[in-house]
Amino acid sequence: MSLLKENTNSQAATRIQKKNTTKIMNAALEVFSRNGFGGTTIDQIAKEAGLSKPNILYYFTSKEEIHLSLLQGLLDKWLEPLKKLEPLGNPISEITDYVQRKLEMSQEFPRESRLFAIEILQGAEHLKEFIKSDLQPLLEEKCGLIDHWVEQGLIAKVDSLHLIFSIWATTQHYADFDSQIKLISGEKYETRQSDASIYLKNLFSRLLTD
Amino acid sequence: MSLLKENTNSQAATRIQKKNTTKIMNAALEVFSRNGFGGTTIDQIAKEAGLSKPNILYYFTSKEEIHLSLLQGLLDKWLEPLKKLEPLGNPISEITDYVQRKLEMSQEFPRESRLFAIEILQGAEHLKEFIKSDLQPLLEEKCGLIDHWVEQGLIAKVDSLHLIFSIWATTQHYADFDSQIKLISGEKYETRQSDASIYLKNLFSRLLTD
DNA sequence: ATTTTCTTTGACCATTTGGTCAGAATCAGT
DNA sequence: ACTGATTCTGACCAAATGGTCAAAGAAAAT
Repeated sequence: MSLLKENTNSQAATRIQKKNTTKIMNAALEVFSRNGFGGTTIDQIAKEAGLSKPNILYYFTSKEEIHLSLLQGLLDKWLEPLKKLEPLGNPISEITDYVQRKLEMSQEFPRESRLFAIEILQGAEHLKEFIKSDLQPLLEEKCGLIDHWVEQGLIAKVDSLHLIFSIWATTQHYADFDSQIKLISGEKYETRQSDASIYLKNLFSRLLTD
Repeated sequence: MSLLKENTNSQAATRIQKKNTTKIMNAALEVFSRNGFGGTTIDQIAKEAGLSKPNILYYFTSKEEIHLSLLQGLLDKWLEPLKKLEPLGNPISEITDYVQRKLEMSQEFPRESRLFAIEILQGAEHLKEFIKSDLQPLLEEKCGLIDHWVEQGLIAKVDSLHLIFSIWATTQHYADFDSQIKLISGEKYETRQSDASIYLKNLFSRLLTD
């Protein structure tokens, strides 16, 4: 019986369930990341997924559930790059490597990046819990690490929180403002994207080197 | 007759028209900047403005018209800071002053900032024309100026386009990701905001100083 | 005070939207 | 081939939404 779904949330039992929930999540990511929750209709998701609306609602009980399920599946992935920032190794390359990872992530997963951006723009209603319980503590830890590096004179004096904000801002920019960058860079778009990595490495190296 | 409206678009004729269109634009800014076009209903605008839905539609013929009118009114303002970047004076302080102006703008007009951000996130459909006809040429000019400074050895070697992208990204971040910053900084929120200015000035000074 | 113009609204309409449901179609195991 | 479980869909529903309109209420002009 289909009660199985309720238990093993998103862990599809049958072959066909697995295939379709994947389809739906994919479509939902595409649509939610462009239009936000309120701006998205189930029909749009259905069309994108190539399924009928009732069929979508066979796998998920409501629009809200799709949305929630989608966010939940991404939270861990989103923290990964920061988690890898560690006390060992050269502090400056630890940080520039983090920049690198973040940039790669937003270039490789622009839809995911936009989804988070749009959620936060809209007031972070659905992410409040996650931010407070997961992001906030992790951030505190890593800021402590950076502060430590500053105290030891291993990197130039910086406000660690603002450093991280600026890393988020610059790296995400390439995914979130993609359409603007495309319009502006025109032909040179591809080249531009790969220059970003060099530019940002330079930007943060100079900031941190005394 | 109310045909006057059609002619003098947004230039309200009577006292009462002026008052109400202002109310509506204000409310629309609030709502659109959070929810985007598709996520916003006329009723939400009406409620925010303290007017009835039909009354809103007495002043504007459709939701689309409100949205368009709103964007149009903001375009010029949005280019202002970049326009003031000029060949005279110390290049480094020209650029850091630009950062300053952009930051002030996004802190003073967070809703406007979010409105642009959300438009671009959603594909910039309504801004394509503006970007190509106004932003793009202005940007080309100012990038030329920065390149010139680089050639003359007045500032360190940088990719001018990426420099501007990173200025946009970092300054807008404070408005666009406001809710996240609030959640993370907690009590220290106000202090944090004023630290931003110092941090960013440092960031870009170091980048540009050889 | 009266007329004319401008403003506001309740009632209404067509379409869209989130969601349900009975039954048809398909699948998996036997 | 048969049977029970799973998957899918057309038809449907109630609420929300963009928008209209006739007529009531205020302002301004006379």
